[in-house]
Amino acid sequence: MKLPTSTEWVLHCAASLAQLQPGETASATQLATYYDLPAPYLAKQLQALTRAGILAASTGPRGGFRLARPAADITMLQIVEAVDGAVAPYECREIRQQGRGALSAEECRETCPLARTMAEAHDAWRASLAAVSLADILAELPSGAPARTRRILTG
Amino acid sequence: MKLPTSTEWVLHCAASLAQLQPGETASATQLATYYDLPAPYLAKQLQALTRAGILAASTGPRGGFRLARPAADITMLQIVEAVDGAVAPYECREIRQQGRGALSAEECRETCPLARTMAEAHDAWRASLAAVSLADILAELPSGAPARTRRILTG
DNA sequence: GGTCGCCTACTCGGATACGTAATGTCCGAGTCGGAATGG
DNA sequence: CCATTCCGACTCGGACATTACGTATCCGAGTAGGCGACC
Repeated sequence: MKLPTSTEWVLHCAASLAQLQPGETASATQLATYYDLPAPYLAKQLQALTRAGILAASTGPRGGFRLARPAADITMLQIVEAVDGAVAPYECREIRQQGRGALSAEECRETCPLARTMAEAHDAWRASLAAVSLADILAELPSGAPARTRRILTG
Repeated sequence: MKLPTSTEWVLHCAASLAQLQPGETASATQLATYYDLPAPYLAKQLQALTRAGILAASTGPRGGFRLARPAADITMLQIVEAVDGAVAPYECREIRQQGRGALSAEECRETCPLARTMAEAHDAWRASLAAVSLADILAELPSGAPARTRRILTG
């Protein structure tokens, strides 16, 4: 069970974009330079966030990415699932219905306890991430951080 | 973020082994036949559980696998981490210390809020799985299940 | 008939190929800003 | 001096190699039980 490396990238990028002022944008190249990341691959991930409706993209000179809605309305879960997909890590293939000890369809009306337990754990994980928004993250940074980020990122 | 397919296999196998009586064992071949799984690969996963101290293996004729300790002392988390490894899905590589916007080591004394949030979510997931033991799973099965499992599995 | 020894068959354990998905890179389509030009 | 037109450069978007991991398989070492021979 492993999240893509790019998860950390987009989380930090989203946090940086949240520190910009309304109307300002940052290009994929600027963000890649800011964190020393491979620019083309980072752009690919930012596109995924755009498709998910988390970021908005502008083309042309002075274009780039910005948050599609207020930082308080963007949760960690939304960002993570945008890059990794929203599929549960445990996929029940109903092996209890296969082989020598196969159960009848009648006996499988109830979801098997194993799958249910795994699903509950996944729900707990999702709830924990959904409880934290980008605004909550920004609130934990030093008060001077946004100005510094804007100056270095766009400079 | 995806768990190996074999996770479902070993969970079901562990549940089946928990239904055996003390002293009884089931070989990898028997378990593979019971669930219609590729025997050699299943054996590889059962070995991982043996190394983790969850199962005990006996060689020779009439040998096989059995639980290494009572079902109440084996949690879902222990089984899952035995096959998947115990590494957290989100690995913080401290990209905030790289690139144009790198923070000084002084400013990174505190773990970054993003990594902390991801770690808390992982803790919630682990706690949810650690709260359920194999004995809890067995308690949800029909009362006649153990006898049926033993008959088909060892027969 | 009992006991000892050997042998066979079955078990797990680790080392070895294959397929798929994430990682990393590239080039093309579209668009806005700016400069040069003409009025 | 101002408006217009054209050009250029920068942006995102999707399509293409490369690498690493999970999947699947095989063969070898070790052991307990069963059979036969011997006492």
